[in-house]
Amino acid sequence: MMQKNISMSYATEHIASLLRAAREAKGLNQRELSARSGLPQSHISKIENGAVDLRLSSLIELARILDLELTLVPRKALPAVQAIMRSAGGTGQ
Amino acid sequence: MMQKNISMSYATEHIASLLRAAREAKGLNQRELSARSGLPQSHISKIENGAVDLRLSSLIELARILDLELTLVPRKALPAVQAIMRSAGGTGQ
DNA sequence: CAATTTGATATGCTAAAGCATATTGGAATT
DNA sequence: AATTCCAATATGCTTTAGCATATCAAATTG
Repeated sequence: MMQKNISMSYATEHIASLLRAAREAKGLNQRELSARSGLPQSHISKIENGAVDLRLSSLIELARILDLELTLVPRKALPAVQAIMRSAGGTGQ
Repeated sequence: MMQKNISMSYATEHIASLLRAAREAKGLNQRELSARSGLPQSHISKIENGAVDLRLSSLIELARILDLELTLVPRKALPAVQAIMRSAGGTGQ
């Protein structure tokens, strides 16, 4: 089951919590997200708790449903990008 | 081996090609990236060709080495974010 | 040409994601 | 108290990422 809790990096948990926040912001519960994504509710629970190291396809699929886009941002452009996301509202980063 | 080539989504292949571009922009070959990341060169090749559905931890690790940050951008903020990345240079999106 | 470099592939194996299903515990509602 | 809703968790099973290692083909270079 992946060792309980330890050994999951910050970045991974960060993504996980963003997914949960975005789901809740859309007023969906895990079962509804499950129905739309095809992923079992049990698995969504694990993902949101950072209890699994999910695959890219799963992440992209969840993001798509939650109106999020997965992007790779050059580190030097990161502050500007974060500023935009703060002002443009939406699901805060 | 994951069905040859088909059935890999656009978004996944997009991420894959961004990784390759970022690696080349840094002047690294796959073996060097392998040494830094701990992932086998053979696996990096598969990743860049979209031949595997990689795990989030692998993606984050590669991104970190390539000075990229994985972010979830609200779809409505996406155009502004892309504009920033274009102007801020770096590895174009 | 021979040697080196680089990326793509192949094989065998292990660990873990992911699926399906069921159950549990807590919170809210009636 | 009983029912409903939700997230978390458990079990058993299948699929696949990922590792280690080796090889191959195509460029590139001496």
